Amino acid sequence: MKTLEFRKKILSWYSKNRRELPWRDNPAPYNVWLSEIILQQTRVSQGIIYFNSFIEKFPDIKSLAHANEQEVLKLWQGLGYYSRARNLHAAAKQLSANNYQLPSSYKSLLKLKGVGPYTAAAIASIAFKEPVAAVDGNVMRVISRFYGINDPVNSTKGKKLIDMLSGELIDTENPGDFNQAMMELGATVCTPKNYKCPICPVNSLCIAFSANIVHELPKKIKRKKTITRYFNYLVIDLGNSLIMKKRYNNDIWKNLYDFPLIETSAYADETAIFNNPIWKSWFSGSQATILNVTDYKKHLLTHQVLMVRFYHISVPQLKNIPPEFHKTDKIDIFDLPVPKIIECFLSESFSKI
DNA sequence: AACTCGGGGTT
DNA sequence: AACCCAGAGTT
Repeated sequence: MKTLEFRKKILSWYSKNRRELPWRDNPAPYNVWLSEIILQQTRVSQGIIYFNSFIEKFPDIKSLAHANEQEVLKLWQGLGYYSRARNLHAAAKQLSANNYQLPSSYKSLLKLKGVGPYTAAAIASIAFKEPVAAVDGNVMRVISRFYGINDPVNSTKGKKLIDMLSGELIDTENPGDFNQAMMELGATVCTPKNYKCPICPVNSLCIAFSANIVHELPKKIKRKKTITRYFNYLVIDLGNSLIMKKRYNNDIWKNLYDFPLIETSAYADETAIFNNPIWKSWFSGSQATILNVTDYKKHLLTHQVLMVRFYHISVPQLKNIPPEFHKTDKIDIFDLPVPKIIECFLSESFSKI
């Protein structure tokens, strides 16, 4: 049977080619969970240092649950998709009702915030040996090529088909290693480009390889183009402090901090900003001095292009600071979780001590 | 079913 | 510039 041969070959390949990774030293449930959240839409190479710093600061679920969200976001800073950090923290609090232990079944893991079908399957199989397929982007590509699937892997039909096929393939004796083997194969051999079919352990069984259509698979539905937003930040410098603001809307960077913002839908020159009502509400009647205005810098997100510019303004004093803004001592600004581009600006403009 | 949520690496 | 990454949540 083709299935048995596939399992044997891929598990054998994995035993010889598995990468040494921090969370593989000790696949305790917490370690597996944390690593899987960090690795969502994130490369292993990028996630490793975040995993290590989280394990150091929050060695168990209880310590994570007792942290402030702001501490968790600060440790997550720079990794992106910050809802992962908020949900990780919320899930740790959820688990206080379970003696700070992760549940062991796929079905119960799904109830945790931030844990969807992939992550629940990964934890259940790796930490608890439940035979459920963990289908991530790597696995979708491997299965799509192996079976020559033409349906887009990000369509409902394609996903259902791949779920079914990977569910048939999974090794029920060692589901954790099988799932990791599939992902490892996709990450290191069956890659999007520069795939290494000649060294693939299952190339003799692969439909795409035999039909010479590896380069055509997997098929995907393209996403729509990104929009461009113009962020004109007001870095209001009171000498020993800056004005900062916690982002609270359902927008990018929720619960991270930035500066008072004049957002425009198109390029805005300095005159336009000086005449903006937001600018006037901050500075009319005060002795504002413009220290520096940066050029617009392009900051790329998945669905947005941000053009970001910083107006560094010195003001001796301000009255009537609206309550949503925080006067933050300069010695404390590096304790706040901030988006990458804000961190870059702060590092360039202010010393860390 | 489509859209939104970051940042970084590769091609 | 386009695509991808050990995807999940919302609309």
